[in-house]
Amino acid sequence: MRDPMKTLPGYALRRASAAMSEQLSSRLEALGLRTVEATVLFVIRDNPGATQSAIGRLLSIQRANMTPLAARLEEAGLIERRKSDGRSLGLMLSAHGETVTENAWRVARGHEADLLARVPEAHRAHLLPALRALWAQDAG
Amino acid sequence: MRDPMKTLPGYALRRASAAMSEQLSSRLEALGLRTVEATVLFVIRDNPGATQSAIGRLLSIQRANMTPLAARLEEAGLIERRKSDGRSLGLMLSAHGETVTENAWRVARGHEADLLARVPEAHRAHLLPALRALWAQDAG
DNA sequence: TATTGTTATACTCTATAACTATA
DNA sequence: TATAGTTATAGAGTATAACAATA
Repeated sequence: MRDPMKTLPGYALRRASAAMSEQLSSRLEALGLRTVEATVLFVIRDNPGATQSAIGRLLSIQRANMTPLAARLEEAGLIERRKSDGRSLGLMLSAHGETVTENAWRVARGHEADLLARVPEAHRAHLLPALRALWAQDAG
Repeated sequence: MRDPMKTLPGYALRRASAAMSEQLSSRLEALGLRTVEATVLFVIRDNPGATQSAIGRLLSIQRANMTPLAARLEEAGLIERRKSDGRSLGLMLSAHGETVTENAWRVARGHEADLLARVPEAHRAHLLPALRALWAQDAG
């Protein structure tokens, strides 16, 4: 069977992303986390007190979607939300959240290592800069 | 604000894929096609008479999801479905479908060209082989 | 028994619009 | 006026389970 998609980088991008996302999310499942939740935890860890909006902007998550996400992390006892402003909510990790985040980070690093290991060495160093070039600016 | 995701290829992969997918789908919207529908048309064009299942397997689309997808393409007058087997349905492009597929292919090629143009030349040739290595085998 | 197509269903992810309260 | 958070909702995209018909 002929495969017309074989030579299209855009299609390969979509398939590679789906395959790797699925791998990561299945590994994070053991920690009771979804991928987006883990990335939010990582950002909070590096920016304690950052507001929901600021975190959402960094990760391109809509304000409206940050609300249930942060609420779920709070219910799970992973983060605390404190009024920083009257209208803003600053997020920070709880003690338990720090532990879980540490574990999630280990999972994520392992995932990244496995991902890179799959890429032939000749191409490996080119992957990140190539990918970053694709979403750095507006897509037009 | 510190960005812990900056150096993670897996995250860059997800973001790049989302950005590029959105660009392509917004361009295909003018033809009344979604991205998945366009890829199915491309496969049918290269493999006239291929069954729904075979096409789904090539593109990793579940049988259950091929049904409404193919039905919609037929309703739009883009493809015809003929019994090839008693239980199998062979798909082929209609005359109108060939025209639309040709236009969609032009859109897709333009998208791919723009995508590659965004990647610095030093990395460009490495992108496709690196991506293909990521979904060629099972993700484990 | 295995496969094809189908139906029904559900879950994730993301997007939009409208509201409130604060700045 | 603009921003933060919230609520409700909708649309893709994809996944599973069960069924009838056929190989």
